[in-house]
This record gives sequence, C-alpha cells and structure tokens, in this order.
Amino acid sequence: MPSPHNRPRQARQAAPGAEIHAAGSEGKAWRVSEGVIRFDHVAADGQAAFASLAIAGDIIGCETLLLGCYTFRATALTHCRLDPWPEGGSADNATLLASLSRAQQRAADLVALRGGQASDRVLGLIRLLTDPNGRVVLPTRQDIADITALRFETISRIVKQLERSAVIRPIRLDGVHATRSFALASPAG
Amino acid sequence: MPSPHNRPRQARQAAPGAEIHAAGSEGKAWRVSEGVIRFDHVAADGQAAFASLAIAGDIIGCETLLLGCYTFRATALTHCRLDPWPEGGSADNATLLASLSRAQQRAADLVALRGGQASDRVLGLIRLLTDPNGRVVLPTRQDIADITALRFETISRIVKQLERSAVIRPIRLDGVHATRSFALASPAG
DNA sequence: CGAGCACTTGATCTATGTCAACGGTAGTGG
DNA sequence: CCACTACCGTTGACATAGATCAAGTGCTCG
Repeated sequence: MPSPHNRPRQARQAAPGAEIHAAGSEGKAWRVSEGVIRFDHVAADGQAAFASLAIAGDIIGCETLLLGCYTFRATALTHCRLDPWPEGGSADNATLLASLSRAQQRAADLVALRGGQASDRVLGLIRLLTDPNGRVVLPTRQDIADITALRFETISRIVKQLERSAVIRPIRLDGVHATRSFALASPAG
Repeated sequence: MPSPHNRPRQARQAAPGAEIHAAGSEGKAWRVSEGVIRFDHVAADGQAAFASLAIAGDIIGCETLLLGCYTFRATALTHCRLDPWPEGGSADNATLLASLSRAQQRAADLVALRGGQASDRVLGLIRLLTDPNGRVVLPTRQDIADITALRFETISRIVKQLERSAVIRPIRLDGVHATRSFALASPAG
C-alpha cells in the first residue's frame, strides 16, 4: 500500500441517483470534474427539500474545512467524477475567493430557474447543463421538477415540446437513458 | 486629522431604495451590520433580474477582492448600515470559509422562498428578515414580489391576510411606512 | 392642491397543478 | 426464453392558485 503522504486521495465516481454524502456526515471537500450534483436540505423530521446545484468546475463541501461535516445531502443526478480538493496542502486565499464568486453566481442562476415562464425555466436549466459541444445529459424529469419548482408532468410536456419544436434533438449516448441525452440546437439564446 | 492606518474606513449608510453599487463598478467589500440588500443581475440590454439577497451579518462584494468590481447591482431595501470589510488588513482563510458557508446557506434559503405555496414563501421571507426581538421592517410589496417570484397584488393580499389572522401585527416605527413594520406573533413556527 | 407612488380590493382569466391511465425499459428470478 | 415488478416517462381531462386587469384609497412631497 502506498504511503498516504506522497499520493493524493483517490478521485471518486458516483452513478446517477447515488448519494455522495449525507447531511451532517463527516468528510472533505471535492471538485466536481464531471456531472451534476443536487443538494438537499434535510430537516429534523427527515423531510428533504432541494437546496442547490453543483456542476462541473464547482467545489463542493467547502464547509467541511470549517465545520468538519457536510451541511446538505448531496446526490448525483448524472454520472459524476470528483477530485479531492484542494489539490495537496490547503486552499489559498485566491482559490477561496474564486469559489465564493462562483457560488454567488450559481445562486443567481438557481434563482432565475425558479421564476418566470415554465418553459423558460426548463430551457434555462438545459442551457446551464449543456457542455461546450452542445450536448446535455439531463437529470430525471422529477429532478428537473425539483430544481425548477414545477411538476414532473409539466417537465415532461415541456421537454417533449422542445423536442417537437426542434430546440433540442435526442441523441444516443452509451449508458444513458434514451430520454435524457440531447443536443441543443440554438447554441446561445 | 487622524492617520489612516489606525482608523478604519468610514461606515456607510443607505436609505431604502438607494443604489449601493452598480453592476460592474469598482469598489470594495462590506459587512452588512443592519438592513436588507437586494442584488440584481443587470443584462447587457439593461434588463434587471433579481439575483440574491443579503441581510445583517452577510459580507457583500467579496468578488471585488478577486475581480476589482461588483458582479451585481446592489440596492438597499430597508435602511442599511455597512462596515468596511475585512476590518483592517486582508481577509484570512477562516473568514473566507465562513463567508462561503454562509453564502451557500443563503442560496438555499432563497431557493426555498421561490417554491411552494405563495403564503409560505412570504412567511418564509418575513421569518428570514425578523430580528431576534420579533420585529420586521419589510421591503415594499413589489420587492417582496421580486424575491418570491410572485406579483405585488398577491403579496398585498397575503400580507393583509397574515395581519387579519394575527400572524403578524402592525407596529409603529419611526421613519418607516406604516404598512411595513410588523411584530411577528409566532417566534419560531 | 395636484402629481406620483405604494397599497388595497374586486372580477376574471389562464398557466400550471392534480389525478388518472397507460407504455416502455431494465432488472430479477423462474 | 418468459413473467413479473419497479421505475420512469407520456398523455388526457379537469381543477385551481395565482396572474392579470381595473378601480379606488391614502400618503408624501413640491
């Protein structure tokens, strides 16, 4: 077994639907290098409410550096890859500031996904999740519904409508449900 | 005149409705010691969209430490007092982490204010803004509407209803509109 | 005294929620 | 291979919370 001090912690993978960490559990911070993660606030009575979202590039679990344990439950919405963070040593000031700016930007994005016309919200989320090549792997209809504060039937209707109006085009990706991988027609708004 | 190095920068005040800083303008970071601040994302065409909220205790404008200028427009919703931040010298690691945790918590709060029953959202915001003595100074109906993604007529009806059902009780505070200062009946619902 | 703004309230409309039925696919076990 | 179950997604019919439109009040400021 290699000695711990000269080898970084292993990267982690998570399958869609898998819990990455529980609320209140101990652990470290990670950088999301691939996939989409949902955070839920878990109340004392066990009720879970959607709280936030992390996508590729985001840092998750920063609060463990301060508190030692995670504030929210984290669940993988698509296949995820996580790298230990910070890479070796401790986080420097500039990196933390960058995380903070990014977190505020993400919060504003989330807020925008929960107001206005239903179809705009869903499209907003799709844009947020689309990679630079114009491809998206969507979460389940139910997860999209939780994020946008709509109902899964409404999401289903809207996604189908976007498909029919050729805003998105279904594509076939290995290992993903056929109803969840799309190419986005209009690259930018 | 005292020398600058042994005196902090002056605290700032802002009246309700006043712009604290414009999006993209240069400036520093502040700690909100009193009041409520609204952030708006300002698009290229001048369209403003509600983005986030800061209340007493929050740090605003952290991103200036990294970018030099503000990302969002900030507007005072109630009378605000701001202290320069960090107090003397530069921000340390632990303080930044605390800001980050707080920002994430605030984001989750905001998300919660934009989903579910209209009356619960308004009550949620009222609770968020209530001070430890059970008093609130509310923003205008229109600002509450922007925050909760509802319409001001709906807010008006809900606030009146909360008043009629004695969940909140109007109180008279100097220098505040009579329709905006309340005492909250149930301290922790 | 008039203008402007914030708020209230009523009447009506509609986007989305709700309920219900059904289809496809993956997994499991015979 | 089939039978069975468990999800997830789709679609229709209908209900309703909240939006929209409209009118009017009261306050503050000049």
